[in-house]
Amino acid sequence: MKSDIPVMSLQRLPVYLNYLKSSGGDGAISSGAIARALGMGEVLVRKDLAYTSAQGKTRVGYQRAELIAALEEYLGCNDRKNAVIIGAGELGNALLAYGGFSNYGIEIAAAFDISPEKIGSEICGKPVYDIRELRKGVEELDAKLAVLCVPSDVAQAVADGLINCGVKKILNFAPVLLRAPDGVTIRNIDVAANLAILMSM
Amino acid sequence: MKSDIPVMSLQRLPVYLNYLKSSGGDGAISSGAIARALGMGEVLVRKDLAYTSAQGKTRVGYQRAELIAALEEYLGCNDRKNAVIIGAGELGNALLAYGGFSNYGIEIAAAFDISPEKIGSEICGKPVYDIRELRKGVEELDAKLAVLCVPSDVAQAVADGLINCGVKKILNFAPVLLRAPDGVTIRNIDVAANLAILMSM
DNA sequence: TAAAATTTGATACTATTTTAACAATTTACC
DNA sequence: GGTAAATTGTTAAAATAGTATCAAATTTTA
Repeated sequence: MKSDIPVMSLQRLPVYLNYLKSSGGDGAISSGAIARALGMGEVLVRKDLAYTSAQGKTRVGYQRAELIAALEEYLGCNDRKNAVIIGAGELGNALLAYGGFSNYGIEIAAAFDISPEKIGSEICGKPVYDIRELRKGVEELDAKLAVLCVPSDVAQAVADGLINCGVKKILNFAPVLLRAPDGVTIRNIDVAANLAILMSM
Repeated sequence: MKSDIPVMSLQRLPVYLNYLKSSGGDGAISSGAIARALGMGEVLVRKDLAYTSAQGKTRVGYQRAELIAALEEYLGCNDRKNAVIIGAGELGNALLAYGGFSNYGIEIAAAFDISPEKIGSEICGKPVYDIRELRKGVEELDAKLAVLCVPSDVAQAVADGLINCGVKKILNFAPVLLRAPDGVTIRNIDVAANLAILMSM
């Protein structure tokens, strides 16, 4: 989408946003102050922020409210979009229970599962649908995002199904590398690998 | 620990390991084959693998079994170490239920929580202890890793407690930037931010 | 009013990461 | 046995990411 920004910079934007929202205060804040608080270089902060519509004022800094608005606009927090959770296991449940997605304009609209006991139920107020009705659900909800919380051995098949239904962006928690055609973006979170990496650092 | 390897390379090692373990087959595999399967450059694969003790043979490639062993050794999969989950909420439960940590030699030994209903119970066979007895638990278990699954507003305080108990490596799921002294490594996973980033890609 | 201090944004520079090129070596094949 | 093909590991180049420098601008202070 915003293909001109380096991924590294894009990944830092939510960090700035979190910091600004949590640190509170009003008025202006300088790139130097942000950099110090986050333990990074101030030029890097300015460069990252320059990708958004944020504009700093010489000798003053950035207006906090404007900066937050610029970051939220860049990250699409104002455009409401639906996401679906695939796999209503423990992890799926945790994500259905988590309220933090709305900060980014993301609404977890429903979950899909294959288990008869779960299909038709509600988890945290979100309906659980039959995965065999994925197409119908995705189309009705106009889901742009899917979060894959299924076991590794079916992850590729389920991903294929999602892609077949027109989903272009998939966040995958299964520790397998998913193949996808051009135009489909897959992002992986491997929690166990993250722990192992942390241990090796 | 292995401070000579670029973080980017370190992060790819589990990807290679996953691929090798899941793709099966025996005999040898070349860096080119790995690169093609994973959609990356073959020289990068060789360089990454060179950080481990793996050695390829000219005109043959790497012995799969040896390569897996080298990756596992580098990632410390053979050294058993205990990890603790802090916060037995939905996410904590999901991690307690997940069996994939053992692939990296990591044993989720216990959870800690503040809720009286949870304290003393077992989740997936793992005990839930009182967070006020964190020190005792961490010392008895010799926990080297902690996974922080607590709400954002208490994350820093809980992290401070962990650090105070001697924990040096923390995987943090709360969307806040934790401050920690030198010698303590913190790694963050912000699921909502990941979805937002994915949406902006 | 003028000077000093501070902060942005741009440019230049440095470091890191990735890719390309290639010599060395080993296997397969004739 | 000799030649061709394939693959590693190394060295060089390119691309990317991050840092330092600095002019311009604006606010504060004298």
